[in-house]
Amino acid sequence: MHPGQFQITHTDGQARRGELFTAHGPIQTPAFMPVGTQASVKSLSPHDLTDIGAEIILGNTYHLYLRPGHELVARLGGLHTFSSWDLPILTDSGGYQVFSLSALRKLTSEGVEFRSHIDGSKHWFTPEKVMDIQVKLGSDIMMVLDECVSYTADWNYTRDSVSLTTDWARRCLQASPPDSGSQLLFGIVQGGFFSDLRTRSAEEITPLPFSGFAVGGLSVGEPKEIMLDILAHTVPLLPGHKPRYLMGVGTPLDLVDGISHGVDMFDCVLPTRNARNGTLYTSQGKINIKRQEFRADDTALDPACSCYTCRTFSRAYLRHLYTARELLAYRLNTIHNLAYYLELMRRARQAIAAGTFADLHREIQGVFKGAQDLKEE
RNA sequence: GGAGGGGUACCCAAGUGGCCAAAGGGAGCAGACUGUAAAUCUGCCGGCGUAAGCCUUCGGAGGUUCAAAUCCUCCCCCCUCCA
Repeated sequence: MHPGQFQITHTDGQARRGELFTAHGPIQTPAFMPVGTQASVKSLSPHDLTDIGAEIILGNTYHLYLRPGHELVARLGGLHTFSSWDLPILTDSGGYQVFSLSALRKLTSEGVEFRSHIDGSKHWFTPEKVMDIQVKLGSDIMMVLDECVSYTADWNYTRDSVSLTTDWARRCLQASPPDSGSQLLFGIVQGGFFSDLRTRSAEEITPLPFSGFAVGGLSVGEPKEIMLDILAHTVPLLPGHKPRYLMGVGTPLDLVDGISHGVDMFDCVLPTRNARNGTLYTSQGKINIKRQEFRADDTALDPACSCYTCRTFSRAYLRHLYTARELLAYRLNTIHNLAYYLELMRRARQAIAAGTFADLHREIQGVFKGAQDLKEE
């Protein structure tokens, strides 16, 4: 099995269950990839991650370039050795920072000039540079440099942005051809919130020899229905035999929705960030562990969960740790939220293999959508 | 006994005639977070009321004033120094 090979073993409707091979081993799909921007999934050790069954994590090109520097990481043996993580790593290109740090950058057709969020110094990112950085980091899956456009971008702006992203995708391929090493390179379809531009972007990106294709630019503040509409429109435009990656999404329900449309890979900061902010995902829905109601609750966080946190501690203790700002709170909460996400993916894979994915989809809709509707009424 | 400083909302603390139901913090309560500038941010936080508004609060009691947390008198309590 060579890196880049993708085998789909089962399908259930549009949902697929598969396996993607990388230089650091296989990834079972559908997969959720915890985000470890700065070569660390915040508050967790690699052991914590393997313990809950993480098979791949993310790193970020922009952040690691700035600190500690890709040259240094390369000298120290690459990202895997540097961070003692032996399993696959996907590095995002910095395309998201074009969006999230829009106040600190200038975009030209040639590339992006960032003013460092750390010290204000100027840094020039081109597709070629971003490839060079990711090659030196040694990630298993590299992402092309793209422009993640905001929800407010109009058609004309988004049209030009699609052209830019396509041009950059070609340049990334040129800088790092598919057969040049064991690192995979994924293309990214953009097109904002205009179906015709999504189509155009897919038509331009998907013929290129990438190992997989991502849908970018979603969950940037748009209403959920719009996100789902664009997703439903875009995923079928991606080649069926290659992995499909929905970038930056999402909630547990988003993941299941995505899988139902044929998405294979997801990443999102939500489970880790929310864990640090007290919002925890359980089989009974989303709970805020800070709430008064858990003050004396001696039950497990989620009785249906078998993670270390749920096996060992009570809600009352977790609330206490959070309230007292104890560092352990961040780790225990993060372990749980990621365990929940990874278990959800495991169940999705099993359900697809068993042909019962629709049941799981309905169950998750009931847990999260139901709770949301109740709250809104 | 003498000299000085101080008592403000659950806590700390600003305010020294009207713009004060009273700055800031903290605590408390609730919410947000989607390819991480995030262990961050937002809202509420005397009582009643949906609101306009009304009522009760700045140690206590009196007083001055159109108006007092703020000025005056007396009293109570706390802290520091001196004897």
